Amino acid sequence: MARNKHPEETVRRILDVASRLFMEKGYEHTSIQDIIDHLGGLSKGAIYHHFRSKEEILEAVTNRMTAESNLLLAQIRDSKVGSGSEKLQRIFKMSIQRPVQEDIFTFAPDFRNNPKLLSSMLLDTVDHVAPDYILPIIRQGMADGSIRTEYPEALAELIMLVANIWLNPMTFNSSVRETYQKVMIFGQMMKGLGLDLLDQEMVDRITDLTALYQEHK
Amino acid sequence: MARNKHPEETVRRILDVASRLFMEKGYEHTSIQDIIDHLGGLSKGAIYHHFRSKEEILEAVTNRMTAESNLLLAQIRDSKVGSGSEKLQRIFKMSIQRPVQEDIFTFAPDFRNNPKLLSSMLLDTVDHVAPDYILPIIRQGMADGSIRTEYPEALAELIMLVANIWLNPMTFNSSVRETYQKVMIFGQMMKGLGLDLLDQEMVDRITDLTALYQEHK
DNA sequence: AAATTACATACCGTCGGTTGGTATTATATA
DNA sequence: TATATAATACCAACCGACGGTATGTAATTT
Repeated sequence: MARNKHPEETVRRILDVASRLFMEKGYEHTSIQDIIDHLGGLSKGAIYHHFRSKEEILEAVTNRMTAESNLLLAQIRDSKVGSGSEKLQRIFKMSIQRPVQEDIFTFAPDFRNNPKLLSSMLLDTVDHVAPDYILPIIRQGMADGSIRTEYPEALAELIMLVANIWLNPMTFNSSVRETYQKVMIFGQMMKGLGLDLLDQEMVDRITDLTALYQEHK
Repeated sequence: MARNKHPEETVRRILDVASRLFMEKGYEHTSIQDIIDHLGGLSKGAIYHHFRSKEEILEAVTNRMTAESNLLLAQIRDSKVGSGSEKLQRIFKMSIQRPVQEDIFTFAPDFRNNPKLLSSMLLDTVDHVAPDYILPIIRQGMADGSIRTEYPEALAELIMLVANIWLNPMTFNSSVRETYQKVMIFGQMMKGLGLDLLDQEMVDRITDLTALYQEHK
């Protein structure tokens, strides 16, 4: 195959294929050869020219997955309008409304067979999402009086773990009924922590999303 | 090496070595050859005589790790004395007090480098611990009036995920201060869900445990 | 004595990754 | 603008280590 004048196109193709396969078959059950076979004529040398290792491919895949979400998170965090607790609510609304979710759902991954992907999302939530995006908002809420807590770091972590991992229907492949229950319990939990975030619109939306996910399986 | 008249001894030795290596180096970075090398004279054929695959070894390792804990959980669940919420409190006291915890801590694993182990503990919590041990207790609590909820399944899952995974200092390698924060937030969360489980004794104990874990690192 | 068990040894295909090369493109220079 | 040079994008052949298997054998059980 002739060399490509636009190598970023090749990188994109590799990541497209890798994403799909990692989701479908799991990271550990996807070989480099699998990726090559689905790329149509590209060689192993080409892949290792663009990526240092299989792990680096996974990193790029997850980075691309979370990049858009992180952009929106940063926007809300840095916005000048709204109290801390209002911003938190905006985040949850966004996370279940933005269309990219539906794209991801068409992959219909299942983290039960994907320990590596599960753990990398978990660690990303704990290491970056919570401290970089949620914590500043909680601190802002403490300053403006809309959030009251003595332990903002732990609160940020707990909220995002529950919302990003436990509530995510992909993670544990929950049914509509199970996800509905989870959302309601999440709402109660947040209320118990002094944050009244959930409204009916959000509950409905999550139920819809879960049904969509089930269809695509 | 001559064949052993007591093969269960060999199985135990394999599991001992595998446990240690899986904890120390991670499942994926431990090869069968590694296990053989640390067994002193045993061959690959021997291992594959007792286990069908590397995965099956991991399964046996985690089963052995959780077996003792599950026994105690079943005891509390089936006990005739105490309300549902009292039993829940007993479970948390137990989980941070029983000596086996300290044994595990001397291994000082780090789930950050062990996605497979992390995910298998996570799934075990969701698939077995929550539905088989916690849910019956919550149902009992609903019957005796000590627990009020509309979504017992989701509540059981959330409680155990937070307590077993998030609070576990191994999982995210938390410092004493971080763990303390987490315990306090956990207590608030439970209170918010209508369950007043935490007392000062438990907070102190967890702080001690975390310090112990840090020393052994 | 026959069958089963508990191993050892040698081997297999596949894996992630490397090496050395080549054609193409971008860049520097005159 | 033409040309030399350097950098890039890729290919093909190869490597050691991996998880797992086939076959054999001596000890034990039945």
